[in-house]
Amino acid sequence: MLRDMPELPEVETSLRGIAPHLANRRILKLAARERRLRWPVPTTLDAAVAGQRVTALRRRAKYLLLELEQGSLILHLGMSGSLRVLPASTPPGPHDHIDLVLDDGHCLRLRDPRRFGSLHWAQPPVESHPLLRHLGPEPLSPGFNGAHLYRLSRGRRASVKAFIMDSHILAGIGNIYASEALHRAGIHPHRPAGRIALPRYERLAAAIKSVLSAAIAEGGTSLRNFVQEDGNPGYFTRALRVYGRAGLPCLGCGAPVRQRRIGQRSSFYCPRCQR
DNA sequence: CCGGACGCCTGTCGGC
DNA sequence: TGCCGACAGGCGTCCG
Repeated sequence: MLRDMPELPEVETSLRGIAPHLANRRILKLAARERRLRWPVPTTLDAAVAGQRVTALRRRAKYLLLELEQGSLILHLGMSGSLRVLPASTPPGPHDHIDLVLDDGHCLRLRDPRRFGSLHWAQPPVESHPLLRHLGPEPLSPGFNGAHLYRLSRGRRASVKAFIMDSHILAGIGNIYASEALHRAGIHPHRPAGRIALPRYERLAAAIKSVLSAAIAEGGTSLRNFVQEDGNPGYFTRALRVYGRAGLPCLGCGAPVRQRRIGQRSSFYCPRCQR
């Protein structure tokens, strides 16, 4: 199950995996076998991208940005999306919904069984697109720190876990890494965000950065899977300390890890280490 | 503005 | 063994 969830590190790994194969390539055409993703992929998108050269690839939150000469493709992998670079003649398998056919005989192929992913066309500047405009800072950017979380959390009664998963506050923190970062920082996920002092937010910001960085570093070992036909592109075993470990001993103190729902999401935490 | 609930979708898993 | 309901999740949207 976990392998099906692209969080920020998986998106970053996907970016690094496909980037060498797409940089400076020209998109001959878009071939869609299924347009019903999170939002319908508009047919007008096909003509918008055809013939354009890929000038850059970037990530913003969990969005992959393929910058072309006249605009950008915004791609979200949703909960089950994955990308591979294959010979364009490779027969598509189940759930292989979209191909970007390149000018070197290959294609970028999107597989997404649950179809929670999405694909959008954006006129420049891509940062002004409605999906990106209101996003908070990148967690791995130098501009993100504990003071940012502290300042925005004053007066907020929502749980700190919901707070750090709010993309307006901080971009790209999903359910898994929210639990992991809070455990490393020793903060109880249910604690109201407005009732946490600055030093603890500094610990939390550092934990967010370190857990994401470690996961990205681990993802580097799987980069070659992006060009393997039967590979499992970009996904890798995570070193998780609490997520999915309900009832198992906390790796810090041995107390049983607890699972509760916050909002509609499963949360995992150690009731002894996290206050 | 804020916080919480909802719904999209399908593979997997537990229970009977 | 087979079936079927519950569950998982990102995130835009809606509602109070």
